[in-house]
Amino acid sequence: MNKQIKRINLLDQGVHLLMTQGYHATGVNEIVKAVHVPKGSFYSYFSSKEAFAAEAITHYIDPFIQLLSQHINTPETDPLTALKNYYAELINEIEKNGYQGGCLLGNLMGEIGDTSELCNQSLKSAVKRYQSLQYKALLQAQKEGTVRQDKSAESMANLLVNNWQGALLRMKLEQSTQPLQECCDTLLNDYFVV
Amino acid sequence: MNKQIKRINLLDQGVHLLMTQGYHATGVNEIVKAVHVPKGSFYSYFSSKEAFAAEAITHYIDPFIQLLSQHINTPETDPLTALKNYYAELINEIEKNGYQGGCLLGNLMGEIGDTSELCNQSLKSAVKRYQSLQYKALLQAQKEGTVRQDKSAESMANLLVNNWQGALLRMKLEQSTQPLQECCDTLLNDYFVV
DNA sequence: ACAATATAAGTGACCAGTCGTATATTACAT
DNA sequence: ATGTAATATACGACTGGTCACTTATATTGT
Repeated sequence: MNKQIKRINLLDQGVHLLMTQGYHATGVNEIVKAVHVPKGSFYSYFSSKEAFAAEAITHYIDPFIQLLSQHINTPETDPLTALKNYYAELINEIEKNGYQGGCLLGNLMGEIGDTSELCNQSLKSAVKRYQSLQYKALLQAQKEGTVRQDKSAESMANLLVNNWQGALLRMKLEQSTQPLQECCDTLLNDYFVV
Repeated sequence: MNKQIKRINLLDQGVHLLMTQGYHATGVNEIVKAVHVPKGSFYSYFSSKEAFAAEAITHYIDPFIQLLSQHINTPETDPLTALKNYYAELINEIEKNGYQGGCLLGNLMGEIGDTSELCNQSLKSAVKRYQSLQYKALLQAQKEGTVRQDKSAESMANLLVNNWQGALLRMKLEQSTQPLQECCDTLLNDYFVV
């Protein structure tokens, strides 16, 4: 169905624009123009800009969860290595795309995380799904003995997720992936092991 | 001089509005109305909204640097304890004010950190000043033996600053200081010692 | 011929920034 | 000390433009 394709195109472009410009700096006009969809149609796909953003958040995080799951489910790779490989791939991707935008989740948390109820819900759910996936990987790694067992997997997952968000902000500021490299190196190669 | 007072009032109110609403959601009209300054006068104090935001960033971080310096320079307190006390005071303050806004630096880094050259400069300088103060405290703590010496103070300072930023985003989302508590506890009472 | 959908022009509100006028301050002459 | 002219500052109405969203009309499908 053409309609479903256009809807996905709107979300794809919307994610990109929201990530690079933020919520309030991105107009509905800008989004529909980028996808060659008439202005009026936007409101047949989404009830409001806010509802659109809430959907864009889910649309954004899904591929990350999928990619991370793939790494974790690779049979010959242990969970800790899977996490390392996943983040290495992210950094590689970010460098290829020129450090644009950072993370939609982090950016929108900061901009509208406590002012839009709709987006707050969506962000909370996205962060929870993403964090718990890494929690499970760390828990499994603990069982296999590749990750230290004297700290809870829960707190390590939070440390990883939060530090990554902070590092992304630093990356945006410095236009360098060095903070991201340091984040992974400090935690996955150092703090979490032995 | 009355003019200087109004200028500071504009920055005070501007910091509050920028922090709770973000850059693009805060209008110049809103700022001048809050301080009872005529619209036209705003541009005699600041050359543009962007230049105002760049100054607001410095105006925002200064008190934090001052407070942290006070804790560090308390004679009977060692640097690690000073950091713990400082963050405990921040968390206390945040709880008292109802989790509003989070951190202006983090929020603006995410929203306009790579789109406004002026604010980028201001943010970089603010983060550097703030990070290096904590770096110095950690370095001193290493010399005194209260903080582990097998990791660089530089990387620990980054871990602390970045993780705190990530935790503030989580706080905004969950409307709870629990992420902040966990951040301090994990790093200052656990990872950084012994 | 009719109902459902697609569309683009239109709506009031608000945006950052400007500008001509009103007011205040200073400088000077008496 | 006082009146007046010249200059600087304060100010809010105004500008062109954009905002999210609506609605009347055109197009499509049956």
